[in-house]
Amino acid sequence: MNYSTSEENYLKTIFRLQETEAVVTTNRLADALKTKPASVTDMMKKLNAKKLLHYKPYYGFSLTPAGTKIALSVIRRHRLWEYFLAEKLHFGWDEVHGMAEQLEHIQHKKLIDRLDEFLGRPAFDPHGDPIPASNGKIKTLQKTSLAQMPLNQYGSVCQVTNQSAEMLELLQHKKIGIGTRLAVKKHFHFDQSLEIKMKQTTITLSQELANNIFINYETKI
Amino acid sequence: MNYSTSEENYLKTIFRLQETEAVVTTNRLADALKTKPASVTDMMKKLNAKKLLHYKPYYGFSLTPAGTKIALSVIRRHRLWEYFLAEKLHFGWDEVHGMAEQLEHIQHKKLIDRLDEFLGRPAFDPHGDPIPASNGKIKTLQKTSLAQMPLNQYGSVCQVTNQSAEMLELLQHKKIGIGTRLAVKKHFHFDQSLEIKMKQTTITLSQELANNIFINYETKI
DNA sequence: ATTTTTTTTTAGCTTCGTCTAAATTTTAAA
DNA sequence: TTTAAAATTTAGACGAAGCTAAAAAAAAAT
Repeated sequence: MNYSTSEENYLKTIFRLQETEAVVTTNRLADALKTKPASVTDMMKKLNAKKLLHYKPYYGFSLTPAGTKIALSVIRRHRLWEYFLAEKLHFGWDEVHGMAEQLEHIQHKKLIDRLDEFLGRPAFDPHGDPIPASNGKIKTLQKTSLAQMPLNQYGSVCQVTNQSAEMLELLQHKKIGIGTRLAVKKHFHFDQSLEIKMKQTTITLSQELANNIFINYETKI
Repeated sequence: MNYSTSEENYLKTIFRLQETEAVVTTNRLADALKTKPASVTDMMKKLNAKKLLHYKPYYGFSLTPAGTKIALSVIRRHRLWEYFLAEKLHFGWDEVHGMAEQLEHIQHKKLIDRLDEFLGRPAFDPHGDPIPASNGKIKTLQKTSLAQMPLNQYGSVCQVTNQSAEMLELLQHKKIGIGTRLAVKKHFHFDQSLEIKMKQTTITLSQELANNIFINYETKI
């Protein structure tokens, strides 16, 4: 499957925004892409139809695994070209971004893999950002209990252990389920309770609960 | 000025066809670009409006100096990337063309000049075709008398020496003037006369006449 | 619990590059 | 030289990706 430059740019930007925002919203994305909200809505419908993201009107969107895979491959291309421009053509780290924005849309897996090899399979681009692996797999997908999440890092609930009726009741009341996106905002050392930011609200959870909620998130390691 | 990928492809292809055809025609170009004649006509109107080519409805087209300059810069980019792909990424000469078709449309003069430098300012691409110079100037534009033209090489009449009335009368009768495109098809050794192919017709000229007609053409040296 | 403000979506229009089908012009043939 | 065939252009349409302005929904404020 091949995607247009535009589609790739949307996916890439959503991925980037997802790292620090619970759910990406129309205005936020329009802003990041320097386009208008109406254009974003149009594209969201298209990408949703292609099952590259979850889109509920008025709610926001987040990438599906398929969408994430594409976003990562665009980012891989971008960062490898940046590395090439800086390392081989001696451009400054501040000059490479614009050129890489164009080069990243050349879809030719073999080309990118050969480039990777030629460059010595670098792990980081000139800005220090990690370069995703060749296989398109998310080497950077982390899974930890909510209690161990780094602060301000957004992720999605992927598993709940100890499924007692009492706990499920509590989760239902707090509106937490598989797929819910959230981030830990604060750790209170007094009782190890956590302040959790969700799309609209901020809630507090006990450590006991947090230990049983597992989160998937993409990190830069 | 920046041109779209489409515009660049049309210009590049016209340039290529001009090397071996008197005047590029709609069907021929549609064929080369794998598009339809109607699409070609549309684009010709646009490029004509931008003064990148001469276009007379139903007659065909040829590049203006401005159009030639752009075509050459696209070809420069194409061939430098081909060289890079073959020399640095170890692709076979038969694999590089498709990738270069995409890379060639990245318009960033500094990038291309740095690439050129990085590659050691190569003169020929992996197919043996010459790489146009950085300044966009036509290093490859040759000027010779018609009598000395290589066979089957098309070019345009650019000068006529010895402008006697008799000679001008003859030229007028043969419908040859400044800008006329033609190629030498045969040399008859018996009397050094030449068989000349023009757009519709084939004529014969004496050596005396051919010595006084000068031609500009783009060659691969 | 309304009302106001903000956000998001819809509707309709624009440009670019393409297409098909019909009309026109040029070239070739009878 | 009139007719038939081929090449070219015009007319009208479409899909992508964008825009503006108006409508609708959600969130915030009174």
